[in-house]
Amino acid sequence: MGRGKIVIRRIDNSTNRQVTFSKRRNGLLKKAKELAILCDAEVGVMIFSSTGKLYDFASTSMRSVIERYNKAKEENQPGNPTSEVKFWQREAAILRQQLQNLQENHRQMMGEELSGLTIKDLQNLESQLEMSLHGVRMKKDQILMDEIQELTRKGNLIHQENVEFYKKVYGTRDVNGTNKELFVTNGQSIEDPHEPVHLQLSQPQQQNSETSPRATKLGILQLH
Amino acid sequence: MGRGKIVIRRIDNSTNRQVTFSKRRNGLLKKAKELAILCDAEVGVMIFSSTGKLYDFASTSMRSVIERYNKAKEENQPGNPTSEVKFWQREAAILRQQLQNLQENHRQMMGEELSGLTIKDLQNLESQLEMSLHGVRMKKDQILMDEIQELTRKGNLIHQENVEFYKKVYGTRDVNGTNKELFVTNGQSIEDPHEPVHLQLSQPQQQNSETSPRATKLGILQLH
DNA sequence: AACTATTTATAAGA
DNA sequence: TTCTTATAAATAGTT
Repeated sequence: MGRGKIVIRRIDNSTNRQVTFSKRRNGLLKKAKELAILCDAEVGVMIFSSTGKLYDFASTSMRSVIERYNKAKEENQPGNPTSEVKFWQREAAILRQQLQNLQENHRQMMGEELSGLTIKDLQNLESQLEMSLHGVRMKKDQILMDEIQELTRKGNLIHQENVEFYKKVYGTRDVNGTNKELFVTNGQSIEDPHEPVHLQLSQPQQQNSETSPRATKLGILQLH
Repeated sequence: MGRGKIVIRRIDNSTNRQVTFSKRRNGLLKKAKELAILCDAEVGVMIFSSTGKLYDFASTSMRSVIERYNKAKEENQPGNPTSEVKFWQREAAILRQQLQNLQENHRQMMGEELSGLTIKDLQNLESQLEMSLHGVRMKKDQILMDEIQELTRKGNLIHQENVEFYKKVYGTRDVNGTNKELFVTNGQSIEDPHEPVHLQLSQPQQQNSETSPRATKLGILQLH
């Protein structure tokens, strides 16, 4: 359709190629439009010139066309953005639900929002809190007792050293006798270096030591 | 370009429309091919017939064309699937982090996984649990006391009715005297019908009523 | 950008 | 559907 017939191969002349591109591009887009209107079809055309410029037409919207194309191809090709979006949307919904459940439960464990609960719920919650409290106190006491034990061990060690020093300074005479005041070490008065100190907390789970009403440390939650 | 000129509007005749679609579709695809070859362009065409069937052409591959299109659009338009995927991935990561924080905290409040905590942490946790427990017991007692009050109210009401019946049966003589045993109503012995019963729990927040060690009801969490 | 000779696409008919 | 063909439309080469 022109002054002369042409063969379909890359046009060598750059200017010529540019001009032909311009003409035929418009022709293609026009025909795409016409097809969509005449035949009630959904059409999408994307054209990149050799210089990288984009020209496009979509009878509805390119997003719609591409989505329909991906759905039609159905091949869950890795990199099908639509199915990926769906996947992540589902993932977010699941996580949001889990978070909500856990938050509600957490608030109840903090003693908040107890309105919807029955007596039975509250009883369960109460015994759970009692158990938790018991566990926390046990753990705390464990740590304290471990510390005491460690300090006692060190104290005994230091005391033992002092005994050695004492022996070196005064010889071996009368260790447990006259100079008892020297054995006050590390703040503890130790009667017999060979019998380590043993401490025991009386009913540690019943103690009521600290009541600072601050909340426990919690990771930053930005909820929305 | 045919036996007669046509206007570009939807072809009403279904058969005609189908035929025209077939012809023009082939024409469009052919021209797309020619444009790509002649002008060294990257071209993609997607056509959906009114019956939903897909016809397409891509000079390289449709995937490549679509990706290049999305990249070229770059404008973060809502509907750019790539950026959408990114958005939802970020969203899921945030939610996962929140969930993890809350879960860790929840486990600690359940008295589990206390290993990483310092004495200070444990003290805070302990006082928090004490406060929660206090709140839960208050709420529980509130409900129980409300119930008792309601029952008392009803009891008084029924007793009052009995007084009326008594009057109707025996007249108005000697109400507080001889027939006192008749005033045992609803399991309660009431001395004076004009002075309603009042009950009060002694130090309800200190009581230690139930200790069923079951966990509180919690929404189902499917973590993965 | 126009122009226009010619090719190509396709509407209508078979 | 497919083929035919008259004619509209597109466009290659020119100005």
